[in-house]
Amino acid sequence: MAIVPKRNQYALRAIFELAKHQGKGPQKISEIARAQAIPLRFLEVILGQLKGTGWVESKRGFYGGYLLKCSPGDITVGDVLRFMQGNARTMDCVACISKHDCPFNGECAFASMWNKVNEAMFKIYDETTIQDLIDKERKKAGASAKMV
Amino acid sequence: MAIVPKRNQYALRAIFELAKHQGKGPQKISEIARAQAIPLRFLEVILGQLKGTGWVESKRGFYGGYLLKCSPGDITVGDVLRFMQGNARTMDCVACISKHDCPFNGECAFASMWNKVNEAMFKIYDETTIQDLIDKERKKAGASAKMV
DNA sequence: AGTTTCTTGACTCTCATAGTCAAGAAAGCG
DNA sequence: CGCTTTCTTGACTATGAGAGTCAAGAAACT
Repeated sequence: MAIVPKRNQYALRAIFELAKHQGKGPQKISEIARAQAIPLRFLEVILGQLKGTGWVESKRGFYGGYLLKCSPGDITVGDVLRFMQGNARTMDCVACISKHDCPFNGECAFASMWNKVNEAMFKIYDETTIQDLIDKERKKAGASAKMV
Repeated sequence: MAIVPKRNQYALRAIFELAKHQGKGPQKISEIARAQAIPLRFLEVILGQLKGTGWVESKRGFYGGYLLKCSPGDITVGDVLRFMQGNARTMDCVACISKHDCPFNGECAFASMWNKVNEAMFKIYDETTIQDLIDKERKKAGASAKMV
């Protein structure tokens, strides 16, 4: 249960990767795909969607690729997931379990619990910026560097 | 995202319904299905699985049906969801996003966030007993009764 | 002109979830 | 006992979303 679709995970990873590369010019799709273990063709689709957010910019040609336009501290995981969600064909996640999924139209005994769960999840998502994730990775890398 | 499968929702509703009926003898599958808007044939399957938990008992024959064997205060939503999860063929929810789903084997920057989310969800699930849900419904029913 | 890259959108594949069905066994009733 | 009602079992089908693929074309740079 509570599965985050791969597409959404990939979107997060792609932005994460772009964030780490920020300041070094455009990064090719193929590079991102390799670094984050994302199927290339699938990533093309996802990055195309992400352009709609304005967080991301593309450049064609030899030195082309993708760029992150804004600061990693300004994008939260929640932002990305919400966008990807709105982008999916099924809008059945208004309240984790949607009202139109509930035969009692949200009036059932479970509704408030599902809402609480959804809120708890997004509290975490909204508290976590892409920058936080980078910091976390740096710390881990530092820890294992000690052992070398 | 973060969708709880119908099967799991149905299992919760079925137990909830049995809990409300406790003390009034066995309750027929067809009754439960009607009361909770669950497809009859599908509910048969789910109740069959739930028998494996010991929370639920069945009686055949004319006055047959299903019974809740234990107190609604002793079963949490978390218990039910965990059972239904283990029952599914795909065990890809060890940490919301499973390690074997993560190309970095759980060592990626996202791992701790997924874990936090999973914990936050189950904190709520584990805090909520079936009895709590009944109480919640009673309160709601009381509130609307005032208007009549 | 010629690479190299992104762009677009349609296309296929796969599989979990959802839901169905039918024949049979237990339990009680008359 | 014979009849009805109910659960029981397990195999079966359907559907849709998610995952992934592909190819022809357009921009950008050398």
